[in-house]
Amino acid sequence: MKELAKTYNPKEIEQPIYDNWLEKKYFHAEPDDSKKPFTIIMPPPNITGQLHMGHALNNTLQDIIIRQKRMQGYNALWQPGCDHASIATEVKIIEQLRKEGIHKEDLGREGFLKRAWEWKEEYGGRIVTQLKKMGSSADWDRERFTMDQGVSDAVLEVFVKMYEKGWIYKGTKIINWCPKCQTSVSDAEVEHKDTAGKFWHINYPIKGEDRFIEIATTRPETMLGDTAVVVHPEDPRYQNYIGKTCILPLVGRELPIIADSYIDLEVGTGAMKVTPAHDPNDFELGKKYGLEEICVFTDDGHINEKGGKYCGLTTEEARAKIVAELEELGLLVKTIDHEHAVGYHDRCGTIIEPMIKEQWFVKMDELIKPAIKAVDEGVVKLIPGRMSKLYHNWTDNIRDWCISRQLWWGHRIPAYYCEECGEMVVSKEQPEKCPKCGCTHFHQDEDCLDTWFSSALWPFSTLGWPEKTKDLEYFYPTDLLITGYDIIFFWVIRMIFSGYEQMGKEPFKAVLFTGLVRDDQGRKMSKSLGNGIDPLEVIDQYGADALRFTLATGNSPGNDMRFYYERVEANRNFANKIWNASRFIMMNMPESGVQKVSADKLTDADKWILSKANKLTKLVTENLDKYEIGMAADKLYEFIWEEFCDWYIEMVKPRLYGEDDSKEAALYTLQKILITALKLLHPYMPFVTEEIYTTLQPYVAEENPEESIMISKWPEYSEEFNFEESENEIEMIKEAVRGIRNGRAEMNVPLSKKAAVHVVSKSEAVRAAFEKGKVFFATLAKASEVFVQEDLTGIKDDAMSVSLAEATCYVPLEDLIDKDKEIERLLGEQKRLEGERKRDNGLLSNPNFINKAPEAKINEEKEKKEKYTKMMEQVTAQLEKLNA
RNA sequence: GGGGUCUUAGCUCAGCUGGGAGAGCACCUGCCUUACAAGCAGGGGGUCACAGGUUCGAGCCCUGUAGGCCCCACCA
Repeated sequence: MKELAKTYNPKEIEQPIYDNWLEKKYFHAEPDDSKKPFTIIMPPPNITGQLHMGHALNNTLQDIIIRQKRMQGYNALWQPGCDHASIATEVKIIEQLRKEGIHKEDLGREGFLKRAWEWKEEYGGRIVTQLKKMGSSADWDRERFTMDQGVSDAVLEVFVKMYEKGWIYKGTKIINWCPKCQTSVSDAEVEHKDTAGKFWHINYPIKGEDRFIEIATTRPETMLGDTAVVVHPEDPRYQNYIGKTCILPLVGRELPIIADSYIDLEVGTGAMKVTPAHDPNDFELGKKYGLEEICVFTDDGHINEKGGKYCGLTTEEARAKIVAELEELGLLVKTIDHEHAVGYHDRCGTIIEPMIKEQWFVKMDELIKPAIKAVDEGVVKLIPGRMSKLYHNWTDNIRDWCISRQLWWGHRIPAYYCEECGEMVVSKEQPEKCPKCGCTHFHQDEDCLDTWFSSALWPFSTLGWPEKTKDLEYFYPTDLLITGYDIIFFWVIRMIFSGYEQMGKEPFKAVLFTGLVRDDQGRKMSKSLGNGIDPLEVIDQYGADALRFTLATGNSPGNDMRFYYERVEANRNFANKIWNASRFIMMNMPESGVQKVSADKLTDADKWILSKANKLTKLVTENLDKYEIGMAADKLYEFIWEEFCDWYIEMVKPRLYGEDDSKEAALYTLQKILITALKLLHPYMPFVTEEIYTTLQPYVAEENPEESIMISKWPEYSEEFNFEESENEIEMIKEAVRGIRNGRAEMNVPLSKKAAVHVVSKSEAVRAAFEKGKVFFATLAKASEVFVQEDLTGIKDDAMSVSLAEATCYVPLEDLIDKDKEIERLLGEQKRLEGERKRDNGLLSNPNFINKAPEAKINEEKEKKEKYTKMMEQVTAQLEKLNA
């Protein structure tokens, strides 16, 4: 028969186990009306990506839930795939080309896309291989890509549909422009950061008069595009300026001085220059007053021909030159240090330039409504709940979504322009002929779509939409999404409104947000800092199970966590603990295995641990059903290590050595608890639990016929294994053991020194309990002999004593006892008990407490008081004897 | 400017609907007890940031203060 290796070595077991799961197709799900579906859509990693701790974290959590649901009997689908990551990938390929001395334009669109697909083929699979090392049980047979045929169809379908509805439109507006990437980006992609800058106060001369109007600007170079100056209509300082004209210095253009209440009297000088082409606010003002929009920048961050003599300079050079020249002219009043928010492109860190461009937009006002309602009404539940506030913060201030990008790698916008008359036709395929002039020649729109446009459709596009597939009908809406809170705006919201718009239903019922995994100093892991920890290295060193358990515990949803190797090591030790406990159990297992024994054969210790496991099953299941992954893990850890290994296995040892009537019951209980624990733990530590399960399987096949733990049945709570009385009895004996160990340690009694223990109790039931547990009690308490008795017969006065509520344990340690020390110990105990009684007396004599607290609470306190009183009597009596 | 969040043992964090403060690591003491030294037994250590309030009862609810982190935002 197969045996477990002497030491736990994750490296040797993980790969073959995973290969076997794959081969058996355990991850694969097909619609099956006899089972309930449970679906998780995997956030598609970018094809440019390497596995990092963020992926490791959210994939671990997804795998935990999907494995548990699968074991619970759900038809569990975890739908994987990758994202083409339009801009991120394009940037990488351009970089690669640059090293070869090739420019993107040299290749042309087609050549470039060929390179991009080659890149995808080469690197796109890498992250999937890495996810598999984590143990991820996603249905890889269903792996999708955002640019494969099916998903692309979905994108075209949505675009055309929404265009026809009027919710996608082409318009000329001020948008965010990245001069480095040379594309427009959406509001969500702009990162605002407070940046140290300057406030330049400049005098604009009033036409035909010998006075100036002083404006303040943070961006003097934009003055080349100024077309007005604006002041507040009620500003007393500027009453006699309104309606006049001023001259734009350096340029000479005449600018009207207008009045608008948009102006804040407090800011700057109260007079503002208006540059409609290069500032979103100014743009609005420009529209309101019909001002000319003069764009003075080129797409790559230089001054264009409209900028006169500054043409060709970079914006920075232009700024310096303009400031210098103004100063020379005596028009620069002053320069003040000024911190203000500047927008940066989140991809490349370049300062975003607001520019007026014709772009494609999604109209948001109507689209967002059902998405707001869904979260308000809890149809889509966000975990933790505070994420709803973040969500609303965005939805309440939503603006139209700029979806066109001046990129090549992505879904090309399905708009076609007639070569003859310029008529635009939006359709999934190139039209046959122009509806206006009949011409048959078209060129397609050059832009492609924001990468998030396709991601937004992911929950249904991966299931076959727009086809009416069985998959879609069966698995949609999905059940759960697990993702980082950092993409709530980019992705989560957009999936929700897309789900309602296209499917008429929410895309998922719950979203569990993860936090960031930081380094041990709390810093974000980043390439530039070089502080990133490679999950694969951690796996190599400690195993995937240890890494998974580490990521699943020690934090709560939506909160960041720090990564410590110490924690991984501790969890590797936990796996090792289970490994060795299993080895111990198997060492004692007869070749023929064990059969279920009837309840009357079970000892109280057996019943105690069975009852504990039964309760654990209930609690863990409840936690996982609520996606409380960390809480369930803590309970498992505590149960397996302390209750099972440290207590139960130690209790049971005497019964395994030699022939004992209850040996079979012990073996049955051991394997039963082990199997239960392994199953409950399997979602967290799939590999080690599988290795142990399959090794153990021949012994236990009758009750557990499944050949793999991952397709075995999730344990369920059962009244059959609820043994309240035994639990209480064993807990009492544990308390006695703890008390004796404690006392011995304080007396510095070596373990090798055994002593008799007398258990004295007036209660027949208590005496019976100790009598039954005599053997293991003796072992655990290091007792040479155990006497259970009703009175103090045969016990010397100077024995060490341990008081329980219903019994006292006396340990005559002969010459080893230090009488003074024991007195001191008992005095301490007396003090503690006195404190307890005082507290209970206080509570119980308070009429408000008696009148207002719930009855259960009052009874609880009464019972405690009674217990402490009894203990106090014992301690006092013993002290009297010692002092005599 | 608006909003969120955090402040609990030396460190990192749990603490679910208010009912006697927990874990892991670290530290101290004693053990190579035949599953495990990646271990066993025992121990020390916290006015739960501060100040009020609600309550019979507050780490948890409310208000304010201080400090940290984060998000959003078109004040030139």
